[in-house]
Amino acid sequence: MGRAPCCDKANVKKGPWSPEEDSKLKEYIEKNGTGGNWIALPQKAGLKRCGKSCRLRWLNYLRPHIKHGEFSSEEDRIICTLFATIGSRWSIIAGQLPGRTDNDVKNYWNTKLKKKLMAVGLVPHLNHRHSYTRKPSSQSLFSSHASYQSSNTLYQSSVLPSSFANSFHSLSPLYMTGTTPPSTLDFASVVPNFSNEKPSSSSVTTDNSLLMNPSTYYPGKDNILMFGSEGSPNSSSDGIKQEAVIGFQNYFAGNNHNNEVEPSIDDGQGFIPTSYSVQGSDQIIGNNFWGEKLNEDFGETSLRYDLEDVKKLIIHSGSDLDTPASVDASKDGARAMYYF
DNA sequence: AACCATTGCAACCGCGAATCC
DNA sequence: AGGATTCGCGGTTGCAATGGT
Repeated sequence: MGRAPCCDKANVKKGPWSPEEDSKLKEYIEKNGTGGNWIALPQKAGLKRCGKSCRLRWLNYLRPHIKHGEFSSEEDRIICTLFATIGSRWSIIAGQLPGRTDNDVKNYWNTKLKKKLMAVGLVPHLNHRHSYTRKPSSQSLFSSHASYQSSNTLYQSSVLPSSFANSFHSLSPLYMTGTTPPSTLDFASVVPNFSNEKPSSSSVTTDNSLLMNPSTYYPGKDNILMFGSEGSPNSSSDGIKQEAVIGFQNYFAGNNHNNEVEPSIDDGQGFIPTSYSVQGSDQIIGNNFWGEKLNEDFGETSLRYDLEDVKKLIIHSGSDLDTPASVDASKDGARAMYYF
């Protein structure tokens, strides 16, 4: 037996909403609320519409404080970052953008943002405007270690490939206490095939494409999800909510002239200079350097979330790890890190 | 001016999850 | 407990507007 229809299809209007219908719906909801039952609402409001249609119209268009129009570069960055991290969870992404709806974000991504990123080689080109691959529902947000190889393979061809491969790779959680920042040895302990060796001077090259390939140095270490990163107001003992930082690591290569580094990043059509000052952790070898830093020029960023939100997100996504729930948020200075 | 292709976005559909009874 | 109902989400479609030839 098939599923029962949500409404009498023969007696409901479809297609664009008229201003009269809009005002009827708006007026009814403002006066009575939704009553927690969208299916019954259209009849009560005197509308010949399906309940689902009413809900959509209200949520995407009529409800107060809906923001339409151009997306800001900050919004772009948030969308890119979250899409890279969690994939096409539009409602979660829209939740980070006040006034934006999931439909809006989804449309914006599909019609504009994706093209922008394709133009700079951050997402693969797709033939049809409406084609994009849905992440299999069986795939957890934190997928298994087996995804690793594909992560690295994809990394060969662009700057943020595994991120935009629409998967969120996790290795094993590493818990650390204390205040020492994670060292490369920490990475080595959780990342298979990790290499923390500096490039030897004989391998120093002016070929940026080699330096740009992070898998040369840190295979598999693309992104980090860090709970309670150092320097963030994460101590729960002072009443401030513990935060999580989701960030992308990117690797730069460039020329070093008296520590005035001119880094560049491959946009697929050549190297574009970016503004970046050499950091203490960067390695300067001859006239070249390699380092790691969020590249805000290219949509990479860190986002701060309430720890509980991230936990919910992880758990909701069917994580195959049981550890996120056991993150010790009450422990002063406790940290948990995921590499993916 | 006419035709066709592309774009942008509102709206629809189907499914899994959540909730109700 | 479990079937029915409803909600919410993500993917897709339809269509008007716009651009190009």
